[in-house]
Amino acid sequence: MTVRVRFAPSPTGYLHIGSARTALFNWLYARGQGGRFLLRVEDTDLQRSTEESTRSILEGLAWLGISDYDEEIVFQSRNAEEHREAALRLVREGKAYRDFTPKGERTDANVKQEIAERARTASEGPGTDHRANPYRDLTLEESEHRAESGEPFAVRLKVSTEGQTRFVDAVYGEQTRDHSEIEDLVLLRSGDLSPLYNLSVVVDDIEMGITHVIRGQDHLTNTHKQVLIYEALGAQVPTFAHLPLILAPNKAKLSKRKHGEVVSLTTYRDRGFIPAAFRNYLALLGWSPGEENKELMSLEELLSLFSLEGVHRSNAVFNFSDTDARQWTDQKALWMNAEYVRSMPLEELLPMVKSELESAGLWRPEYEGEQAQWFARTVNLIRQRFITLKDFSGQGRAYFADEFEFDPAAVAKNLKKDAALRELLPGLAERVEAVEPWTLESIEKALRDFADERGVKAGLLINASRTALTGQSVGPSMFDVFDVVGRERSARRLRAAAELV
RNA sequence: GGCGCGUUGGUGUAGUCGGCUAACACGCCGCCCUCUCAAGGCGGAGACCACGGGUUCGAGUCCCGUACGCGCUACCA
Repeated sequence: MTVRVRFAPSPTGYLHIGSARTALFNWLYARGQGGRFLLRVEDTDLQRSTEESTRSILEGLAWLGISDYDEEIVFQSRNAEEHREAALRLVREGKAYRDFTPKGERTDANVKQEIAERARTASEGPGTDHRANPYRDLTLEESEHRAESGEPFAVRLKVSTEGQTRFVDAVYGEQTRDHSEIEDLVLLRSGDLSPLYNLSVVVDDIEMGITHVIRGQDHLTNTHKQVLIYEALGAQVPTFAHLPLILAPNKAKLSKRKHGEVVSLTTYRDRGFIPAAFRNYLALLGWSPGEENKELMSLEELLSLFSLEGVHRSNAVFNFSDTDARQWTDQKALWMNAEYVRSMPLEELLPMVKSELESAGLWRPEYEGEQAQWFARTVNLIRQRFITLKDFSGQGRAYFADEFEFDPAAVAKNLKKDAALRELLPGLAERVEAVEPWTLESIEKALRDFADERGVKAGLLINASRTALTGQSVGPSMFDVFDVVGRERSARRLRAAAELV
């Protein structure tokens, strides 16, 4: 049997990293098993669903490298009629019933509280009887009759009084739940008979031939209800695999409202992450390859190593700080990105640097023409200590533009430190102009000779030059910097920097 | 309240059938390298494996209980 999985986001906002991980796991599983990966947009909540959100989710997935859906994207709202039919069929078969109880008022804000309240009072009594509904055993004829006369009704699944549901979760193992714990869940709302979530999901999954439902652990308990629906519909129950949740540092659920942009996938794109790096990081949140405990994995390795057995049962904490800008997101994600930046194949990095420079207005066509070699060498040189793509236009700006900022701390440390530099820098500029041939060795020799002649330490000139040429106090080996910045520009910047001493 | 799920250093994890002086990565500290900062190399601090019982010659690993956390419990998705 071919594996068929789906990622089913509701388009009510941007792509949350937790959802992104769910998508990734589905995709890895499908691709690893030679199965099909499908996408279904769960847009039944018309109030909150937006096309904008759908587009942004698709974009986010594409950025992660997931855009190869094997079939047309399914929009759940278009299947409402089918869902309704399924529920009505269950009524006819006596597996569901019409509930003529007037619809109760309920606001989103206090549901949780209300549930707890109701449960508390109920527990003081004889316990909740989930089968107490007076319409549960109405004859089909009477039910039909009342419906035809226009009386509004909801449709509820008739959950049997005894026994229990059981399924084996690929991650959490065997799950059982007494039927007495499950109420007769509503399938269709009274009034417009619009389908509810649990019904829609099941009918669509059956329709789409889904064999493995891989989703967040928040659905684990409700799965029993869905199993009941599968059984009522006479369909085969798929394999379920629930994923542990991703929590904030205080162990609360990661949410947009409380945690802001760190939870949005697009943030990582916008802040210069390498897709493969973030994908690699995400894969490790709630899953590990086991035994070998490997962390840096190519896509091929990820595909061959990924398994549902390797998924964890405990929630993972996404570790970041909202007060320390350096830790705006999980440090390991940052580290992993830096790792990719400095060690991924240069030819794959170059196009990313190009688009970063483009958006910063620093790109020049020559970088792909006569200066292609220079560009590659420069990127390769500076990437060694960069963390994100943003650094190429930030810290790396001086390599691509003549207008760049001087870091005040660097100026203080390397230029203002010694007044002699006011006169040494122009002198060094002359030597640099005279270097022949223009090689790392002769540049170094020129500088060191000059330092000897003037009786100063080479380090003084080297550090001053670094700030003069790049505006910064840190960077690659200085002779490489001279080489890459070039003879003319170097000399010009050395002279200009004398003014800052 | 009920039901479910979880609990290995700050974080992510490894730890097959019980033998661990508890391993790896990130982060942190120090040393080396050195023109700076990274990277890299070496070393260090940090976990009585939530707690309490039990089974056993022996438990992070098995069983029970407790605590804590999370989830679900809706005519939301």
